[in-house]
Amino acid sequence: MVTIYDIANACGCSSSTVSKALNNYPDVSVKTKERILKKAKELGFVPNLQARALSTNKTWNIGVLFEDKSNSGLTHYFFSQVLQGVKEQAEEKGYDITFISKNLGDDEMSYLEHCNRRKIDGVVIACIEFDDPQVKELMDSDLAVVAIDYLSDNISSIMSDNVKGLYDLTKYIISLGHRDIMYAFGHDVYVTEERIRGFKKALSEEGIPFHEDMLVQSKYGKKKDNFDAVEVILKRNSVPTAIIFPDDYSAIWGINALRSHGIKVPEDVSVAGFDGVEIGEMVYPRLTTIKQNTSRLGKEASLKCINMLESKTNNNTIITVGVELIEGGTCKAPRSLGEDAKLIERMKSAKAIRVKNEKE
Amino acid sequence: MVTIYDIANACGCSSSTVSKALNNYPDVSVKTKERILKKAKELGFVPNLQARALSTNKTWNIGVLFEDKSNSGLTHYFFSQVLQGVKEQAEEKGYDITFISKNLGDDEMSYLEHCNRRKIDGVVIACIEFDDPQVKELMDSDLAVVAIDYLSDNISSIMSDNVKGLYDLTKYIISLGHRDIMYAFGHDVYVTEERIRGFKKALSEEGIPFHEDMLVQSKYGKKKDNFDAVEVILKRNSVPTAIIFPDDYSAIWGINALRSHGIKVPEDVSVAGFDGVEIGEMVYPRLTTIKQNTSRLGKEASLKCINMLESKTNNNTIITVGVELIEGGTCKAPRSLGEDAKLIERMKSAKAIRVKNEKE
DNA sequence: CTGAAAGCGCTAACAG
DNA sequence: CTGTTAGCGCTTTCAG
Repeated sequence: MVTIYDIANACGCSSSTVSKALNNYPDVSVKTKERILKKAKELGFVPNLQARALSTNKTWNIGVLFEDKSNSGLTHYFFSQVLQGVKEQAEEKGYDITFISKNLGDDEMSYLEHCNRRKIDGVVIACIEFDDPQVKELMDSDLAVVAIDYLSDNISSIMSDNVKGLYDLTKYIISLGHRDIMYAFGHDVYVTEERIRGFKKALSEEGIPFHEDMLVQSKYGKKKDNFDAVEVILKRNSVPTAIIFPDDYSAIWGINALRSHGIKVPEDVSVAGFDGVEIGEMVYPRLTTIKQNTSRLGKEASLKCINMLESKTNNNTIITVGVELIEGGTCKAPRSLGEDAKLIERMKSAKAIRVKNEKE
Repeated sequence: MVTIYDIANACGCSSSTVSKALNNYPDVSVKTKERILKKAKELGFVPNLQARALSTNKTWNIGVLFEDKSNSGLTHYFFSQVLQGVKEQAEEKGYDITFISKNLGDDEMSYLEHCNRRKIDGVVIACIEFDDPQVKELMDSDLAVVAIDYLSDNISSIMSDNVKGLYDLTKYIISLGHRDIMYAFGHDVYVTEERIRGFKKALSEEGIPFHEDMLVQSKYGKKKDNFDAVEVILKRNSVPTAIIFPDDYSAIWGINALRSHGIKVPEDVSVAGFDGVEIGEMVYPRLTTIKQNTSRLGKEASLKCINMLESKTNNNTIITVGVELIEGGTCKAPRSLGEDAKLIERMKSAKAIRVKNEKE
């Protein structure tokens, strides 16, 4: 491996001059600088970042914490798009990305310790387990921390406009004529609170009284949870005319669950999702949803993090990224009262078929 | 920041003894070792990996190259699953993952130089641009390189059983009664060659003569490409009874394209995908496809890479990961000759509608 | 068993 | 403008 000493020898100058030339310091004559640069190229010199980091205390590395309980973080379409945004922006600024995990080398350790060992410059967090004490520890540290969709002291946050998202969506559904709307909300996290706020706001503006049983929990993306949620919804006295799911995957699983009950979407029940990922475009009819600007969320987070650690901006900034209503084909005018009888009929026969299948 | 010197001072011993104690060297008395370990914990000592790497030349870092032209690598479901596998396995072994890119710090550079700067221990490549000279340079280097779905000298490869995948799928479709089958193949890469081999093998075994026009190109996952491919297919004299797409996304876009032509799946045309990603389960009817063991591909690659760089195994290993046929609902017996007339009728009226819409 | 000393490759005062 | 020197934090001989 060729070092700056090799270059210094070859050029007949000192290693510090080489270092200066390589790092574009002003106090090197143009001539020697050129000579050094040329020689460096000739010898195939590659700077050693470990060594540089040891003296500068900067690693050009930003950590990324994308962890959920199911450990499916990366395969979740929303996260993977955000990650892609983080990566692109970081690379453009010359930073590398390192995933933060709980083990490194032979030992287990906390997220923070992982960062400290690697001397990570800053961290972007986009995980739904924000109350994990380890995540808190990270946020309380003096690293440059940026969270996506979460607010806390001493960190910066990139927020998708969740309140507006559910507000717009609910308003839209109401505008189609619905009044019996259910919201199957997701995990108990900040984002969920925000969305419920948007939901209630829209209802109240339209003079529709809010009842607790307009809400049911349906965890993100899990097939079973969504099927269960639909079971709960169908146990009510009457079938709602519209259901909003916590994300697009859930919505599509939900549509499948409804279908298995003999319920047609959107004829019998309107359905909407949240996220605006590609899959919503691929189903027929196209899913009505709120599109989040995932790539932008990632890029903003990355940029903010880098700006913070280069101390070009203050901490504690909150950046909101807009959302957009996608009018697909899964929300239509509500079914008329007269159609209820037929619906109940279809549900019964669907049930009969299910029972029969189970017996076999 | 607390260093081994601080510990040494606090314990009244030398830094080298501390180092030895911390690294489980045998030549330290149990007593001093305990004392040192206790003190280290007490002081909140965190080893500095940069410093360690500088002397040991090992960074506990494996690089990951997941780049395609569209830069959508991470958001592609297949890749994101593979990546998740790589990550999980690496973390279990105590390694971190770093994405390899073409810039770092303020400069642009080759993939290899990126690795050298970071002193990356090994690399996992899963990108479809294998003939990029930079990728070649990386594979020719003396890093521990493992490629997924690509063969080359001096590297190890983890192969999904693509030949068998398309072979099994084609056999299955033939067993349903089809003889007029088209394969919309993907990018011009090794994987595609393999799949075409499997396709031909199945045909020949069943005594179905192969013609070049049974093949049409349809790049992975792009909406437009799949729609175009369908246009090409429909320009043939007769509509085939079955179409195999290069991946599940393509298949679903393809189904949409067919539908826009008034063609029903599977009644008029059977369709199959490849990959076995979640979305295939979410559409109705469920997509018939070949499921690749994506997570396993990632894990094997990661493990192999680590074993290589810890020189526990030889280079040049090829590991094949099996695939599985998923019998969904998009492949049925071929339509009867009598139905062709109706099909042509429907296609005509669909075309009329499309033309009308375009005019508006 | 323990410690002194050299070195990994680079940067950054400081003096010339 | 250039070079000397002293680190950055840790590992690793080698001598005691």
